[in-house]
Amino acid sequence: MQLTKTEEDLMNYLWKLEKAFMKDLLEAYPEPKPANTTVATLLKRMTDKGFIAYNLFGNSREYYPLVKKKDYFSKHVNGLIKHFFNDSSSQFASFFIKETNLSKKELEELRAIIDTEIKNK
Amino acid sequence: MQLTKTEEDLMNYLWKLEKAFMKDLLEAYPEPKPANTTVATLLKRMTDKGFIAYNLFGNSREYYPLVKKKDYFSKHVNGLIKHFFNDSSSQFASFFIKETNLSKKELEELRAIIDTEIKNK
DNA sequence: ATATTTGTTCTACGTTTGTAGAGAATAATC
DNA sequence: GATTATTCTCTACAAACGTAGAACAAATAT
Repeated sequence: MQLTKTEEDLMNYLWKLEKAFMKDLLEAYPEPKPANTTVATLLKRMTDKGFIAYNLFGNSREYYPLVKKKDYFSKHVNGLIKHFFNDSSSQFASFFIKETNLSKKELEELRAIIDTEIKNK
Repeated sequence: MQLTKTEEDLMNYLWKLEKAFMKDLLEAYPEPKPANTTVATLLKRMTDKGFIAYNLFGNSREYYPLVKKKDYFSKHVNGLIKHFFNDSSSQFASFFIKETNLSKKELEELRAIIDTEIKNK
């Protein structure tokens, strides 16, 4: 199952905080903050979907992510690639490099990274 | 406004065909094909959302995309980047290079592309 | 001990999405 | 001219989403 956009937002706060009580998450939101029951609902749904879990402290819960941001994100990008580029990562990568306006400096950094990767193969 | 996943699928067929009657789109689907009314509904919604338009031929319509795949996709990736990488394309790019398992050959091709890009700056 | 804060579950309601039937109009074919 | 193919609109309906009130419970502060 998938997180919705709204749930993803919340997940992002949780990833940032690593673990958090509802209060902390509410605080993380910019104004206008959603009702606390809204966040509670989202947390419940996300728990049901298996993306987060919690430890009980008294009667309230300290939530934490069950999925690493990295992994979640990878799956996302893969889906995108599958969808738009016939499942070819390199096709996507070259598209991305050409279309995104990276600066010269950024491109050079990227090349350095690629060189390292090539060496590791 | 945004296309949903199902609408995106249909959009992909349309991008591939460049222009098409409903019949052609239906044919593009793999088995089990959706009911034609389903596709009709999607086409209507996509028209309302402003992603496609059509030319009338008799009483039926030849649909065509109003958005280029490239542009649509770019917006998508940008959204993703904004969402997950604090709006930093290069941060995303390096993440992607490291996480995706590109072959040596693919990496080398990519480096060539980057070199070209750097020269053009 | 009372009031306040924090958090939980249940319920709810309008909107969007996925899917498609019914009915009607036009076009093509026999 | 009657039959068939095409497809458009209207209507529908269940599931998922976004949002939040009501009611209640435990913890904390005064």
